[in-house]
Amino acid sequence: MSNVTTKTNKRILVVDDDQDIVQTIKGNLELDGYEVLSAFDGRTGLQIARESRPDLIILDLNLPDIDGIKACEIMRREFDFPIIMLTARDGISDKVLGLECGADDYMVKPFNHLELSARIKSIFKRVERSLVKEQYQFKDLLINFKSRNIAVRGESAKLTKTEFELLELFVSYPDEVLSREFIQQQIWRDSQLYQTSRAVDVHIQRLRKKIEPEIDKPEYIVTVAGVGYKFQAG
Amino acid sequence: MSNVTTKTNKRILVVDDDQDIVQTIKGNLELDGYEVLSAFDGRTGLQIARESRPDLIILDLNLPDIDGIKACEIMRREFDFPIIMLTARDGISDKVLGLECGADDYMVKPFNHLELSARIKSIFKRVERSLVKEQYQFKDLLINFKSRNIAVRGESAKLTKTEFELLELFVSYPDEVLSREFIQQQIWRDSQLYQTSRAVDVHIQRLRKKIEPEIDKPEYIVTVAGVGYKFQAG
DNA sequence: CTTGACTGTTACGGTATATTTACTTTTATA
DNA sequence: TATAAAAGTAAATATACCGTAACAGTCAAG
Repeated sequence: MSNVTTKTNKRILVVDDDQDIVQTIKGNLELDGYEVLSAFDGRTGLQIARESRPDLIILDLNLPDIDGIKACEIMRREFDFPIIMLTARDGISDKVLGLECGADDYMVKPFNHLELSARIKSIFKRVERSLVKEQYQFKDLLINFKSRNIAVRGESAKLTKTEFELLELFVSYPDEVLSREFIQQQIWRDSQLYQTSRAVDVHIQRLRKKIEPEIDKPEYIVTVAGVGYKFQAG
Repeated sequence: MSNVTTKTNKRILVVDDDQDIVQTIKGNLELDGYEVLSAFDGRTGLQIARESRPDLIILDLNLPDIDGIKACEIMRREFDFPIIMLTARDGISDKVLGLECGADDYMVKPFNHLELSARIKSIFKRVERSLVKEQYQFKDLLINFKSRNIAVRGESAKLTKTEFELLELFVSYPDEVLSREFIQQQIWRDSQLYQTSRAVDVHIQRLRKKIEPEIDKPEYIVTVAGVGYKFQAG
């Protein structure tokens, strides 16, 4: 919730033809402590990207001059920074487009700033992790973020997509209690899950079966009754 | 506490079509030392929110132009500040509405200004805590709000949901006597507790068992006979 | 078409937690 | 000191919450 004035030195470029949207995003990101550049069309966006090499780009799918997908592909080829696509909620499947052009993540407009903020944070976390080392260890749990493999006490195990994303999410917030609602938002996006869905619980359960030595006495993912789950890193 | 961006005067935006109510709230809040902005319809409210980025918004559910819920959703999406909804007590379940649009809290009209004041204070406290530090220490009591862990003289203890919320509430009002009625309102909201319920006492009791070294000589949560309980921070 | 891996839903039962009850002890006040 | 009201407390009861198995749907590969 609300204004984090922590100073990070990360630079984010926002490219969207709607000036209001750019203004809003810019304002919020600055409150989050980022330095924000902006452009209202693809050409300018590319130019700024070349010049000032931001740490992340937020890119609208519909731009006046260059197609957003094209722009995304160009940037992907030319540079090496994460891209978040902005798509309008209509006809075309967002997911497909997002994946097609190689974006790291996407948001459907209109979106909640908290969610954008969380996704940016998560991307930076991922980047940071892959820079420092691709393998992380917590107690007897070894996680390789590149190969998406894990090993528990030397025994390697195979996680499904959802299980790995779940683990990744927890690792991003060590020792912090995450509510089911938050988890759902992060992993299932604007959830097409049912209101009463226990999907989170069930997947946690499946993940536990693979990483917990004693399932009825979880070491890593502990449940905090009435609140959510917590990954115990220490 | 000397942050560059720390404003001594928090800004609150009040949006309600009833000018009298706005005037009353405004007057009271100003007495509390807040800077107050106001709008009489949703459109203007949004505009002011965009322009002057208040620290909190108090928003009526029934607005002439935009539906209050819509307005709340828009603000939630676009901005990042806490929202308190104002609802009239009729048909529809307040709680549902409040949760639906993502408000942080809600008040049922007509309300007591003291209560509004308390809720505002509590929200700011929460925000502040999540910004400044996630860990608080009082004497030998260490509280971590993110992990919801506490430690008493190094010994970590596990609190249930209600126990933790209770402690959180007390910490928000250090050295201040809180009546049972107030506590009940804050934690049980529109309490479905019995009239004669001793739930507060019982939970205090259990919390004490976990944090007080000597239970019959409480150091932290002391009872003020005939009035309520007090958290001794010093 | 079948198979198997993966996902999300549902239902049920156990358990942790919440709330009430009933009783005892303390406190305020005369 | 007597007395009523308020608070402490253990135990009983109620409830919410979570773990879990089983099922059905989807999808890709054979």
